[in-house]
Amino acid sequence: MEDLEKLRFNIRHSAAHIMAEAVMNIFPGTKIGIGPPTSDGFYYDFDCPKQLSKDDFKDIEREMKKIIKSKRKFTGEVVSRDDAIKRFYGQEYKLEIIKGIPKNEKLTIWSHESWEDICKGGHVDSTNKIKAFKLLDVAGAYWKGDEKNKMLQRVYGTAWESKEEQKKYLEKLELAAKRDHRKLGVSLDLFYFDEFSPAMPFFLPKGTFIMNELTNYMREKYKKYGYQEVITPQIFSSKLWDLSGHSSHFQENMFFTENDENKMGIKPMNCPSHYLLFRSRLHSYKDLPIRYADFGRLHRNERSGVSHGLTRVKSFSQDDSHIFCTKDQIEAEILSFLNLLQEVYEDFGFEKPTFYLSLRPENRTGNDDMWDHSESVMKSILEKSGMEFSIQDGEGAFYGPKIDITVPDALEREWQLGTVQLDFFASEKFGLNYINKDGDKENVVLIHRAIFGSLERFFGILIEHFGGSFPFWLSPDQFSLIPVSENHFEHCKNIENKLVSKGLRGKADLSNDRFNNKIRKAQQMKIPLMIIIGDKEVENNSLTIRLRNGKNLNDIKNESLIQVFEENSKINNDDGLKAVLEEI
RNA sequence: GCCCACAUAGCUCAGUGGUAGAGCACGUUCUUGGUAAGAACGAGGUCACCAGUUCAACUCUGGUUGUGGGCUCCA
Repeated sequence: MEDLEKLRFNIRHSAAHIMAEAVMNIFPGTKIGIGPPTSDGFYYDFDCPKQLSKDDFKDIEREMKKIIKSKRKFTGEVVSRDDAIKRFYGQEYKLEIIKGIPKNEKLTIWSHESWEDICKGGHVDSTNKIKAFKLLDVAGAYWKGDEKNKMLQRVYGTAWESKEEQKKYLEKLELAAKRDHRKLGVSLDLFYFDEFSPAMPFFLPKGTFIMNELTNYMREKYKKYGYQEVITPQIFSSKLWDLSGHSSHFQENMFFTENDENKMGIKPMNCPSHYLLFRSRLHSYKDLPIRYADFGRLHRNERSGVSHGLTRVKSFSQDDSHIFCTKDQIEAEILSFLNLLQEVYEDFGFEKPTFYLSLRPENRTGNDDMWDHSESVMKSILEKSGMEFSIQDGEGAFYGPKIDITVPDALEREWQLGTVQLDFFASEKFGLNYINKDGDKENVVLIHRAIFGSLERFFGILIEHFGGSFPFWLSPDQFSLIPVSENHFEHCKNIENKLVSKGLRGKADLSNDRFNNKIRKAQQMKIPLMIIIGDKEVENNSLTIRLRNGKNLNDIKNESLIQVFEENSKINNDDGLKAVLEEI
């Protein structure tokens, strides 16, 4: 397995070199940036006199094929700095890379006879080991990833050890695209976007149902874990944002409005309003920890070009909560939170979230002692919880270290959902304190935390995770009653009334479509239960149920079905549902 | 914000310098049917918006807005 991974790495790395040669051959004067392998392919950055487009891919691919077929050997050599500078004369980006390599490190150049690159190595021995490749996309990318630098043209491609593997990969991409929540959002009538309110989702009744169900689900968890829900305003005087630091740090991401002479800011986060709530009353150490939860709507004026379906929007809500506690309570609070978080992710079937511990950034508040302490607290908590995590240096919030949890979407783009952040800054700034045992005022420790992150984003990821086939309890329509002929309309209507009166969601399909088409429509809407009613069912007072996976359950009694639903309001998947129904 | 691409009916998409088409969906009628599309007819579009070129622009040019793929930033 490791060998295969290495082979693929080498193939893709080599393909990047070959693509760079091809581009330079076709478009003389091209300057090259960097060209690494990625998890499924490779890219190379070019400063090319021609504006590249997908129309150029054919030519580039043809040139690459020529190079691959000529079976050129990859070889590496250690070179002196002067030699390297000479050999990359005119290639300003390469020269910058050479300059950036520490003096005590060896410089290596890898060549495949007709072309060479400054490169650490990791190649196939001959170009013809690349059995399949395809260029996929071209996009802009800043040199060295810095937006102050020139924008280069990045060409993306994929490469494989066999044609079959590449075909499988391309098919996987197609399947993933079908699960894209933006497509399913339209076809399942969940939400839509309108030019009149860019990047702010409108939820249709079905989408609204699911959003509310998610909120209710979280409210139940909150009861169990001792959170108290609060409601706070939408718009605040700019003075609050000056105090919180948002005016200086977050202003370009905020919406503002005027009221008479007063400048008002629409909240992009709940934190400051929770601080105000907390300090509006006197607190004893006996009251702590206090956990305020808030599903309030937030607005962030994102830079254009960053919005993305439901996963990056300008108007959203969070399962946001702020925990006010003492220093001694930090560990227990965070452990309890991580416990809750895993419970939630398990309920939704997210088996492989990734945990990141983000440590002190360059721009930060507080002294090093405080950071040393809080970082080691976070680390030991993670270690205690037994979770695997990776460390991201410099990615922490300016007020404290944090743990971020990400989950991938259908196209394997990682999205951050949950987060837990320690904050030693807010309590000082806002005077958030409590009366300790000695009767003295002491600052609280503040913990910011969320599990879904944004409900909108979570919903989007969830749509893709389930491919639109929501678990029974989350399905906006749980059943569709399908009469075999018009003779069964009446009977269907009766059963619909019974099921609906028991709190189930769905209706009888009394349209004048044919039976087959009714099944097709229910199937397309991914309704969990298609209940078929014909002569047989009317006669036996029973139901035939078709599940959306195509499986059939015969001769189910009406009354027992209703009873089963009542006893199993949360059935998480089709298999569980089937098992339950089969017991009838 | 930056680079590139795209914008035609509710949805998915054809299309041409001489003011528009298909399939699905929708409506009406016919059809009385057993597990993913029965049939006929009908309704529908300032071809995103604003300018320019032209006798004539949905089509060419420029701008604006929005969307998509990335970069940067972030829940």
